[in-house]
Amino acid sequence: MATLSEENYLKAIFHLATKDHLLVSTNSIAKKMKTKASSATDMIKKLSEKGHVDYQKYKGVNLTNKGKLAAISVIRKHRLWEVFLVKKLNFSWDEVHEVAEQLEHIKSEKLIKELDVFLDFPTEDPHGDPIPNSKGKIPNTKRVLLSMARPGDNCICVGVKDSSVSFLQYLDKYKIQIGTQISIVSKETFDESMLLIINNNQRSVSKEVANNILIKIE
Amino acid sequence: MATLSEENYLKAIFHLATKDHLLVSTNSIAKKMKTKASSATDMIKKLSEKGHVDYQKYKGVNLTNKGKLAAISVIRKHRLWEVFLVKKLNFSWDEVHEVAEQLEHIKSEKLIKELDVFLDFPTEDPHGDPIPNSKGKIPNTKRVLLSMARPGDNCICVGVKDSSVSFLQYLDKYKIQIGTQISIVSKETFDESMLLIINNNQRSVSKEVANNILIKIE
DNA sequence: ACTATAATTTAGATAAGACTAAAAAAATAT
DNA sequence: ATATTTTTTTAGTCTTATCTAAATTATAGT
Repeated sequence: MATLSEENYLKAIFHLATKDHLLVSTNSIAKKMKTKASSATDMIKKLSEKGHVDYQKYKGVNLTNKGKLAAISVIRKHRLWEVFLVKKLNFSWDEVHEVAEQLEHIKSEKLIKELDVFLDFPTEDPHGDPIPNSKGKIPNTKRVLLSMARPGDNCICVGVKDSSVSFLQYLDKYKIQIGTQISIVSKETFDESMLLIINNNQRSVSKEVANNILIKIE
Repeated sequence: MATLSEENYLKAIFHLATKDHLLVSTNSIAKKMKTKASSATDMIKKLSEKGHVDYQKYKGVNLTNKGKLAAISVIRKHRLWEVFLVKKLNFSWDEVHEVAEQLEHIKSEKLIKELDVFLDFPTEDPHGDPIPNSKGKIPNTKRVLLSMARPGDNCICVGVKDSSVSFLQYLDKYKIQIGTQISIVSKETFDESMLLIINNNQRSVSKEVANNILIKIE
């Protein structure tokens, strides 16, 4: 069974690996974990010995199937706890992350099974991220970035890419949440800012904002 | 802020200190923590430096006010989580301890405050133990051991002293739970076993059992 | 191709919490 | 009161996860 630290590394590696870039570098892991590259190397060796990653010196790591399932299990717990915090304990979506980071490491099969039942089998966390099922399957929601939408499109906010407190608080300020209707009026070619209609108000958002809101186009 | 291990030691010391025996020995701490005396000594020194205990070499330790509050805070969290597990997640009273041991260390003021609200401010955990309030005050329930009751007494089970899985399962087997009516028929002087009426059935219980059931005499 | 730079790994150290073995102090027994 | 036993502490070691500094390998630039 993985230690707390191992679980965090596995999660980090999972998030860093993308469809076209499965190999994850030591430096990127170190950066994500906010440690030094040497510490990352140490942990990589440990994960490699335990069969969680494939590792070749100087080349980078790759999650094995075992490692991937372990990472997804942690992510499942994290997201279920986030739903619990928001739905049952009145947390706002910018307050949940830190606590869920702790709760995700609690070891109990029954706990997470019953929590899932109690929350009525949610499929998305408060940021719109999909919740893997107990077998490790991640429901795929066909979401795109707001920056991909074109003038005339009518969209619904379904999540965020950046879950930082400052971004979530920005969204709260302008009453943008999951389910909010967004219509695209126009897009500036100069700075890629977008003019939108949100809650019956016209509002201009920067490229940075549009790149971090996930939407579904109707 | 106390580490996980420090919190566990503080809790152990709190449970070992009784009204007339405030001084707790190194050996008793080691036994409770299932470690060696030398490890206990190491931790005692650390707790002493942090002002959680008063310590004199070879004499034993005493919780300071600060240490007592820290211990009570952990116990409060433990018991609130136990209520959550039983009331919301369908755990039985013999399944909660292990998980609550993990959950009690989650660090978040808001979490425990909101959990308390969500559970509607419970005053007792599933074993009948009092839940300290947020200021560290422990509600005193005037409970006595079943072994203290005398023939003719009508009692209600309000908790258990021993929360071991085997004892809790014994109680479940004979349908004894919190709230169960117990009438004392007689008591053997030879082995201190007691003849009771529980759920309209006569049942004899040993001294060991009677010494671990907490009751309120009507 | 060779050099400079960047990325990665190794070596050696540190802190927390545990351990064993040995020493020291306290308690108990005669 | 002294000897024996028990309790407690000390000294030194181990593991996990971290660090710094130095060495090694890979990459990029000319």
